[in-house]
Amino acid sequence: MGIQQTLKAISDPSRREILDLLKSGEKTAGEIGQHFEATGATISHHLSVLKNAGLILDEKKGKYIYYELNMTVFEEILSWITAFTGGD
Amino acid sequence: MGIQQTLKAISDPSRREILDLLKSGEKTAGEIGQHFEATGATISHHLSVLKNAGLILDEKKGKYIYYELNMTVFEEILSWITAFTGGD
DNA sequence: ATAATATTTAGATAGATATCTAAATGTTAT
DNA sequence: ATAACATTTAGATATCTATCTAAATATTAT
Repeated sequence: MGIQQTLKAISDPSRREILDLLKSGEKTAGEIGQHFEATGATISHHLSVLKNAGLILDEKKGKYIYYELNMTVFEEILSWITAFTGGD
Repeated sequence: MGIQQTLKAISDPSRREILDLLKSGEKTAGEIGQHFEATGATISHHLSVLKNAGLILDEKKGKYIYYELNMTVFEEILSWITAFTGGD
């Protein structure tokens, strides 16, 4: 993980859209894919990048894999930025 | 500008290092370049990306061009993140 | 067991980008 | 006006990455 991986991950618009989708709660890879025109393989790749960056967590439930936001890593970005803004 | 350009800009480690350098105050392109092994052309490219993203401002003073942080754009990133974290 | 479904992995390709060298632009000093 | 200095721009190249198709893995249902 680390800030580099995190910022690379959120620098792609499709991945940010995935994160936005997950705001409303956990979703399967398939449900996420339905919101895009890209193939399942492409979505899977993006999910993998987000997961390696620690931005999302996955949980296997039978046939499905559920993805959800991992808030803790957002804190890391937050602290990188507040180092500039001073937190106000 | 826009969040896309901003996040792309800060996803490169050299550019983040430039931003870190500018925390301590405005610096010329040459002064910034001295902190890196890269050529002046490369630094100039990074400065251009940061400038187009609105993260830095430039001011020409005679022979030199001074660069400084533009705090206002950091606020935009901040608000993107707090949309997830809820601001606490 | 076999078929159907969900998701990932492998391998290929096209487009993006970080970097370089060389040349161009603009400013100051001689 | 010419030389020296500061920075950018142009063009080339190598690496990175988003995307695709096809194949593999894993689970559930028949």
